[in-house]
Amino acid sequence: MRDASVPSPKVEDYLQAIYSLETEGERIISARLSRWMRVTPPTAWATVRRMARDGLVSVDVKKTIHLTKRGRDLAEKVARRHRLSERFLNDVLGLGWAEAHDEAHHFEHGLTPAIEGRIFSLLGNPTTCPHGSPIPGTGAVLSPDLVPMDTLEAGNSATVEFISEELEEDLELLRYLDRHGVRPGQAITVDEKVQSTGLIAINTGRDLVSLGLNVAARIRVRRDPNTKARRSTESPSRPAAPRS
Amino acid sequence: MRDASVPSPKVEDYLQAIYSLETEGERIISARLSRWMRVTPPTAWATVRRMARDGLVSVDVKKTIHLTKRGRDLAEKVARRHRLSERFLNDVLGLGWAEAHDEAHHFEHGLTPAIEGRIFSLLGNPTTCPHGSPIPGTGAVLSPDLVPMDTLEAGNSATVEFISEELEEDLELLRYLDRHGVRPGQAITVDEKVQSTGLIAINTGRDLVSLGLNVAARIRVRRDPNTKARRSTESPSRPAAPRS
DNA sequence: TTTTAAGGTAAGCCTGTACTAATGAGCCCG
DNA sequence: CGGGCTCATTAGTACAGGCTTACCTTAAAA
Repeated sequence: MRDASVPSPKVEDYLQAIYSLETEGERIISARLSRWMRVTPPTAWATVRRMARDGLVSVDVKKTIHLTKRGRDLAEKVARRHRLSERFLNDVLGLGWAEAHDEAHHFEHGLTPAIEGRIFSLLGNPTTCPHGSPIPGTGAVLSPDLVPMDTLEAGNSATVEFISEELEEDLELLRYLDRHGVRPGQAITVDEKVQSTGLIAINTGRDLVSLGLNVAARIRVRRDPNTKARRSTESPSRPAAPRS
Repeated sequence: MRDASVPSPKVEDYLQAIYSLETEGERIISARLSRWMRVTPPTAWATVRRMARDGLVSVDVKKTIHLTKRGRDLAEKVARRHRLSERFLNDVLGLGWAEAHDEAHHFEHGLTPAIEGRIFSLLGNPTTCPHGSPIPGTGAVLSPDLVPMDTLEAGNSATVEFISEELEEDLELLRYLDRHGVRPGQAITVDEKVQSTGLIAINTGRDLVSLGLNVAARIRVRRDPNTKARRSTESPSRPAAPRS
């Protein structure tokens, strides 16, 4: 008989993906997970069904996947290990900001509670991962003041605070962002935004970077205080950006 | 099609067990592995067959399992990760000397080549694990000058250099050794050795410790220079001591 | 010598995690 | 309204890695 209280590594990966999407306010469907996990739709669907059977998620009539309480509790533990791993690989081992995510995917599965606790202390009880995601268990949460970068207009200034974990799956993209200084803490100014071409050009003060609006939608920034918040155009629930 | 050049975690565990047993000079049969891995004999047998199919081991007519060149190369990589993990957990995270082995069993599976390399540098290119086993790839080998502790006589002085990986499987024993300071680098003097009771009492200068001779046989020491090496009684190939 | 213990191995079954191929459902766009 | 798209879902397959049951051989012990 399977022991559903200790999810398999694969199920942990799914929990992590679902948790990330959920905290970013995205609608979670199995097709999305299949792309995230780089498996075919039937594979993702079968795994979701097993997870539902084991009481980790529920699937509503609209096919949206929701974490149960138990699923969320487990997901938080997994996310904590992952983000702590990224911090460790970045801060202590000096791994590249972009590479840390991929490496952490492997590394996190080697952490036992004892090791996790020691690393947490060694790092001085950090509250976020290098990409800005809060580490569960520290009380930190993603600030609701942050807005998606694609809601900025030309001339707006802001500070990058958070890069979606979905983008982290794309190593090339992360390297691109890293190379051009688009990372948490970086002050930026929007150079231009062109809806027709789906591009936004931002200035990091050292570099001019072009990003697709669908990518910018998954990067959150804190508006510069002297940039007026134009609430009228900030729709609180935009449709999900199309994936490239 | 499976990629046999990257063994699964299970196969890595088997390789490690085989490698350890081989180093201990033990005959390796599938029943032994089934006990080591805590699985039923048919399960171990099936795994050994897959490993033979993938060219990692060969099974001779007497059912003895041997590592192939490829199997040994892989096993050395696994052992390297394991011993490096023990060093890291002990030196950097401050995990107990005794606990490091068990925790490393999990931790090692999270190491990628990149992480392994960084940890190796971080530790200052160590050549042995905390229990004295050489780390493959560093050129270090177990010194042939070392002798099993049970070959010492009352009054002899020596320095502990190596504790067998076979003993590491016994957490309670490791804790006992740790508590009484029996670890690599520790200078000891034999207080008395009683063949009839199978016990040896050693003095660590701070503590008086009693050990079974079968345990002492798996601890290697470097004789104190001013202790004459009594070659006549040192049989180069003693029979394996019975397990307790 | 006979019995018993240890070991090897076949047969059959299960779950988890993957795949392909195919089908149906729902929606947007022209 | 009808194509074409995304998505869900079924069916069928494969392999890793577990299990039990059962049978046979060999070696040791009585």
